[in-house]
Amino acid sequence: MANTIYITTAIAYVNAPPHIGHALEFIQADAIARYQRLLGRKVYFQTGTDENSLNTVRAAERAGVPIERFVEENAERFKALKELQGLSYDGFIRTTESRHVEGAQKLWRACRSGDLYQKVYKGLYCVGCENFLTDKDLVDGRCSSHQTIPEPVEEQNYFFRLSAYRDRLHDLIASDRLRIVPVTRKNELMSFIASGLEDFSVSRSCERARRWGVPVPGDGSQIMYVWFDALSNYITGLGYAGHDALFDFWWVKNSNILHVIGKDIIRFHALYWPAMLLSAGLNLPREIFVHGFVTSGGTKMSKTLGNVIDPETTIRKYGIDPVRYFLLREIPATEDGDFSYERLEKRYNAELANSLGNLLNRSVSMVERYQYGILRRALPGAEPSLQPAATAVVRDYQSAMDAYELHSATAIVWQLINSANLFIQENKPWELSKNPNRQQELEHVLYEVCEALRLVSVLLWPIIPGTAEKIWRQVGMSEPLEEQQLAVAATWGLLPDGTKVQKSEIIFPRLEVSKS
RNA sequence: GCCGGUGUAGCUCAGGUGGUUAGAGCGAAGGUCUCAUAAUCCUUAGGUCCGUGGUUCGAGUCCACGCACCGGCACCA
Repeated sequence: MANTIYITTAIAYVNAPPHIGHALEFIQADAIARYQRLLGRKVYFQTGTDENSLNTVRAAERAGVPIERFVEENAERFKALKELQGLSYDGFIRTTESRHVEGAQKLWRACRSGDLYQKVYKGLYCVGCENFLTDKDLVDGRCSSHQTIPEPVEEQNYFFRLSAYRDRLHDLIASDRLRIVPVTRKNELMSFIASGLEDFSVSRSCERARRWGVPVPGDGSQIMYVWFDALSNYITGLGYAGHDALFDFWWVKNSNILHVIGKDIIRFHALYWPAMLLSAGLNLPREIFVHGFVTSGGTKMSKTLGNVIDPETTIRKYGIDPVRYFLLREIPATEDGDFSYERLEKRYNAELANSLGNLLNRSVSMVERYQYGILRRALPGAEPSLQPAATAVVRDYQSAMDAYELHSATAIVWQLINSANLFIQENKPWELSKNPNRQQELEHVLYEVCEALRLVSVLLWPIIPGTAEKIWRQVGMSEPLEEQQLAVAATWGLLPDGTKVQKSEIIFPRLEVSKS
């Protein structure tokens, strides 16, 4: 398998503040990126903001703020998530940056002659919506949101000849050369392609776009359709405009490109985008990972229902790692999942505080109490051992992670944590400590447990990096955790003989469960 | 309407190619230990495996029909 991987999230719309759904995508992509680094691969992880949409212009107007300042402030809010959510992205692209605008225009010009053509678009235009309406927007011939009768309007736009790429897109996806995860999404795409592909419009009149967006090269009357512009972020962020070394390395010469997206924008990524790249003669992505949505209290989040989960306040209340853990563990990676504080608190207490936190605390405490904090490694192969459990867990963890089954991979780590708790219970170090003749047995038992914790911290680094680091330090490791490679770090018995554990604060204090 | 998926213990879900008493985790109840964050560990749940009919010596596991819920069916981030 290739030793490099370029991972992207969808760029976020800046007309509203970040919600927990953004957090899910960022955190999933981040976990994947960190896992790839753990495997020893070179990773470039990019995210960014989509600022050129008409909806953003309207949101700015509603807020009574100049559009430039509006997008600036919102982009900053998304950038700030890097610290707040513990993200490890390498690049951030804003679609209002000149490197993006120039890149999008370059891509437009690079498209095969004839693939972009002008056509008159006729539609029903709603003045209130400032947009063309489709059948489902209409109720008895009136706009469903304004109750007005839309007027027929004609506008000359550019279209992209998607229809010409039908066979190639079909083969690409059917053969998994462009792999769609999960396979149910692939199947949906296949049946969609089978029903026929129509050309799609890729520009708007300047009036309709409010002159906000990327100008169409060579035609002052048109602004690019936001999707044409937005999709190009994956290459403009690498410096496509100037054919930078970054672009050459991560796009042109890299065969391992992964887009992490939500299920609502599959078509753009799996059909429009590859077709645009084919037209421009550029390399294609390798995989598209499609995640589900976060619901709240069992239903879709909405302001009117008042069930919107704000990631910032949630993270401030519980900490980033409990939130990361919950999103990755509770929500099946490719399906919808429900967010509730009650379930978060349950998992926190049961799995983070009781199982993991207490395991670390009891283990390190015993090493301090019984052996002055010093770990003693017995002869290799000494029994009993946690090694068989650890080996199985590493194997299962890897196969789950490789399949992007983040929730399973996370659950699998807890198998080792539970094994370690049971191991302590069965071997009773507190009894061994009372018998000087059993000193070696005691040393061995505590070594096994701490070694399991070392391994747990490595496996948890992609999931809850801050916590992983704390465990790593407490069992006495001093080298940088983020530089570990799984193939080596998974070897049993790497905690050196004579290691001094570093007992520190409780990593997950129990929560007083709020009754609801 | 068409296409696809799902429906298993209170909750969340596992259950290759059909085979003795249907599993896990959580929650709940009881118990144990004492290193530890009243944590750990052990025992306990008797659930029409959505329904009906069928194939079979035998079906949660295959087939048909039905019911319920979910997703897809283009310019919508």
